[in-house]
Amino acid sequence: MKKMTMQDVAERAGVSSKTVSRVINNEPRVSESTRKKIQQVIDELDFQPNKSAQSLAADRSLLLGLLYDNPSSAYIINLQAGVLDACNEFGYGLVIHPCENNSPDLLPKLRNLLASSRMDGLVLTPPMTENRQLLDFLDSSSTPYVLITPLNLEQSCPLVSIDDVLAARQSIQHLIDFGHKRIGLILGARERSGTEMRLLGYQQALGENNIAFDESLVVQGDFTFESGVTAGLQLLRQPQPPTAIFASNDYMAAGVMKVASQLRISIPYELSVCGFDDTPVARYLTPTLTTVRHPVEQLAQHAGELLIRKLKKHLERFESEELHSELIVRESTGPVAKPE
Amino acid sequence: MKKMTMQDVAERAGVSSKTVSRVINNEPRVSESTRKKIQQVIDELDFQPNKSAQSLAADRSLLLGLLYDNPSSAYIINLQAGVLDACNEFGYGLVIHPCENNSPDLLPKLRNLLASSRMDGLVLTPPMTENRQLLDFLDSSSTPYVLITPLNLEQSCPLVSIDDVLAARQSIQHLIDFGHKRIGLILGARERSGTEMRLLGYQQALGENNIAFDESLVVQGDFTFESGVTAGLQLLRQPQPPTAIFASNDYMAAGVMKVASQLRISIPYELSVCGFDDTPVARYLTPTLTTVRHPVEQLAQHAGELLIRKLKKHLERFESEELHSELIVRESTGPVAKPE
DNA sequence: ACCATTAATGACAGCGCTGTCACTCTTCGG
DNA sequence: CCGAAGAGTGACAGCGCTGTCATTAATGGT
Repeated sequence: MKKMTMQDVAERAGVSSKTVSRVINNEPRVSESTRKKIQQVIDELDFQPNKSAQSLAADRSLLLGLLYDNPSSAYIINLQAGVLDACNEFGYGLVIHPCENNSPDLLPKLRNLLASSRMDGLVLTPPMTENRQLLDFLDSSSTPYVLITPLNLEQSCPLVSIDDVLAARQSIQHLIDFGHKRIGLILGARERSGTEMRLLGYQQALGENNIAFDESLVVQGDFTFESGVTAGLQLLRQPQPPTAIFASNDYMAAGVMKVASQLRISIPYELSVCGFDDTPVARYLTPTLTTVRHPVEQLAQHAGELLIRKLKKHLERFESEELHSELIVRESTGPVAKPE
Repeated sequence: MKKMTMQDVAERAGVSSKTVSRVINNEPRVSESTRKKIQQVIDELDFQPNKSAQSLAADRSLLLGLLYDNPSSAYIINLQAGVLDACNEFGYGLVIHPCENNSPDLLPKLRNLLASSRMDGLVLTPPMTENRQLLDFLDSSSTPYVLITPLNLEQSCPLVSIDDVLAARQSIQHLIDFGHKRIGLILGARERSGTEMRLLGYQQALGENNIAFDESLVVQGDFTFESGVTAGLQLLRQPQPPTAIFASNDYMAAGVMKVASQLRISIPYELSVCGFDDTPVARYLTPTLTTVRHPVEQLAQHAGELLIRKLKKHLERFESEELHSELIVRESTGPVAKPE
């Protein structure tokens, strides 16, 4: 476990340390033969370059930062796993940074973090992706970043995204296929792009099936379980309650299920419920929850790779990617009990 | 945002860069007056030392590693938050490392990680804390570490822990207080120290209340929802089923609730269910789940601090700490319906 | 055959900090 | 009043790498 330097490798390979450095960094201008020989010595000795020295000399930290402010721990874990994959692949480290998007000292803290950790680039997730102030700050300090977001806007930076509109539309279609016509929609927090996109998907699905849009079936939530309870009550106590409810995330769907249980409304026989995100809860609820699964880990991995490519300048213009979600049908959705 | 060096600070303070370094590192041998002056300049310029340079020069990475292999994302998030707190306080960075305790290449991978990231110390969580091979490897490579664990054994290294025996005993007592006498116990995975400790707590509580231990009420699980379903079935289909069930974690408790729902056993009227860990699911289930909350974040923070103190040699012998859990009573537990 | 160009490599300085050691200036016991 | 001990500080080298530039060898056009 004694330490080893490039010098050691160089001597054993009969070259200069600079050439070893070239091989390590995949630089051009090294003949195939020397490259091979050096690589062999590296493997033999199991040599790992000293990151601190690399960082210091090259003035780059080899560190990515991951910023998030999200209550769903499962989501974050997937996120981290994805970005970590990308990092490991390219020899980068990952600095995780939970933050509070609305906190007034988000910027100062971030500034501090950047100054001390000197991250080469950042991966941002909602709702930070919509924080203009933050983005402006990053731009002005010319810190590269990529966004992971459902936002479908024209962006001036690389991003990876999923098509939230489509995902919502498919879920609603699934409910319609079961014969539902009065479908409740519980929106997520205002000001979050995902929210309006789900509304859009909802409207599209209705339109495609010639079902009239009824404003009273759309209620506001804020992504919390409690808001799901409130919204569920509001929907189910209407004179003509919906026979199905689509909630913009699983926690709110769980809230609806709670309300249904209290009102002795049986799921899925009297009410179908559909969630969004496929958090672990979805499998633990009774009945199990039909929901939409996002390829979060993949998304995050792509984001990491995109960012690293950007850092290495291997990136033409603003590349972006879009992955697709999948409807996971479980027990909480079914045909309408009595046709109207 | 231009870069700044200790030299800059030194010049402005009229001292040498070495003295600035002394202040930054809280070294002794600096007069109060110069220390104050330098600190003032540091604050003024908002100077942050270059971590890479520090690492390189002092031959320490200023990085802690966090190793975990746990299915509960909420647990991990708390863990990370706690260790991050400690890290931020002392200017350390955190490298997270999800791993698979049973994977054959855990050690090679870790070896690699250590070689490349050069972490100064590690925080280990179950089940890694019980992986002899891994601990031996760390010892042999003299990598400092601390354990976060329910293990109550004599250890030869610093650890922070919670009293699992006590936590289990209190939960069972809570059930007994409601008049329950036949209490089912679903164990966690074998070979996990927490498992036997919960069994111990169970037995203690029974003993204290002069309730005979009935082996048929104890079944094996493995911490998954599915194992909770299986175990629940096993318990509830007995000729004389328990009136209360204590599951060694929330997921298995959720499994029991699922089974109860299928068997049309109403909770808590016909069956009380108690979980362990207070994961978010506990609040989303219907009825909400009585469970035990652990101070995971605090635990992790203490662990981080302990480790950093150890690294700074500010640690006498093997310090350890024990924090306590809290029973969160919700809807899933209640009095026995009909006294026997 | 000759110079211009490009490919392949190495010498060397220096990134920003810390460890070592040397130096000065007090302080204090005898 | 002297020497020893200790407190406070700075000079300087060097951590292990990479950027720059010089150097040499190979290639090709005329």
